[in-house]
Amino acid sequence: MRYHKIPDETIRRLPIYRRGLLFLSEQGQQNVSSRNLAGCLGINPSQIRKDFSYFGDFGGTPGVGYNIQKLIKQINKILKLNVVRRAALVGVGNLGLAILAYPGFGIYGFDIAAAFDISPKKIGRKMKNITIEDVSNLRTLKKRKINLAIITVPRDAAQQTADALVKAGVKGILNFSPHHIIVPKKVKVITIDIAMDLARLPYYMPAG
Amino acid sequence: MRYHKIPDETIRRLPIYRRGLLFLSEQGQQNVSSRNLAGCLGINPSQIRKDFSYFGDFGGTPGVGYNIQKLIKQINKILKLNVVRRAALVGVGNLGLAILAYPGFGIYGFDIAAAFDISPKKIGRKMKNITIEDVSNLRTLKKRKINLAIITVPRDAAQQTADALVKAGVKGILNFSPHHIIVPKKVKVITIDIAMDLARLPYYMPAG
DNA sequence: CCAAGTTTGTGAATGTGAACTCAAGTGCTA
DNA sequence: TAGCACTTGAGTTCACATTCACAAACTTGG
Repeated sequence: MRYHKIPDETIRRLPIYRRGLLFLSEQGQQNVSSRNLAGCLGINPSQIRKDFSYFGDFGGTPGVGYNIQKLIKQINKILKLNVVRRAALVGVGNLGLAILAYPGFGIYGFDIAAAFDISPKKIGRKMKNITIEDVSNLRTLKKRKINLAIITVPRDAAQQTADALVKAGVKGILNFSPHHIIVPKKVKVITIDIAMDLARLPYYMPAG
Repeated sequence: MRYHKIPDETIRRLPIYRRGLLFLSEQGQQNVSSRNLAGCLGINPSQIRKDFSYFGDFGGTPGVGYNIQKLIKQINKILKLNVVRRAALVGVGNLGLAILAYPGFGIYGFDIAAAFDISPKKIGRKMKNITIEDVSNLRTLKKRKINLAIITVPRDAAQQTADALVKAGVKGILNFSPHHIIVPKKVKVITIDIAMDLARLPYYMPAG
């Protein structure tokens, strides 16, 4: 049960495995071999077996494969997705709205429980079950047991938003603004710049 | 000028460098040292120097640093971002709308020139300068010199959308649907599942 | 012109990850 | 039970990526 020695790259793949396993589970499958899962996800079978071998005591059965439900539970446990986690969204622009509406977060056990904006036009409006609040309310997050946040504010507001979130006790930040933000070591930030990945495509494309 | 030997990991970082360099350029800076850029982006200075050393003949000046404009040009050249590239968006749901409105793509020289959907309710509607077309029009992409596409359709439609895009001559796909898609080798796909990254956060967060 | 302070560029060392291979375990069939 | 086909688990090898460390290049100030 030494999860701490699991390589970061394996951790990065766990959500991918989880997604594929849920998909196979939906289709009524009980077990899956590393080869089949590999075909499903575009990952090398050896890689998958090695990754799963980090899970510890239990494992797959030679000749049969892995039990899908067991694997999902194991992955949830490692990623600490066992409990529903409440997250706050800061910045209700186009991207923020899309994220509020995106069903994908629920699949991982996330509940976007609050939304904040700075614009008086937006404050007070209701989206689904959520009323948009003024960003000055961010400090109430601690009381409300929300320690995850998604930042979808413009670039120049990103750092100060992050500062406010840290002060409010947030421990994990998913940053969609195109700017590196600096936080204390105890806080984990993952930055995604959705346009950046597109920028890599032409490099890999044949002439044109 | 052997760009081909540039490691993939370096290529992955080039858009990050580009973003930081543009930011510094906006602020009126002419030159930047690897140390300053490192502080700006959260990357190790040695890493930056090594990456830049792949660029070839020219380079930075000891005691001064790198010329920001030159670097940006070099990166654009390597990533083939010199020309404006036309891209198509398939699936005008919440996420699709957010992407249409997102200014970040323009910064990298991308022009989202067409949008497609399957829903009769949406077809014909205008967003900015773009009229939403029926997906059956995808085959016109080749004629319209569009060889990049962004997929923002539901999971179960992802593969068939990709198939249609490949048939229409698309050479690069940015896939936002949470499903691995299979394409011929000559086509490059980059998949982003915006919820997946959030799923990694709890693992790195201190107890709670 | 010299000395002190910066900064680059790169070879060497270290760290990390991916892929290959195969012995051993399992189910299936006859 | 024996034989075959399949699959896991892990040791090994290979490849790649990151960091370190330092000589060489440049600037600045006196």
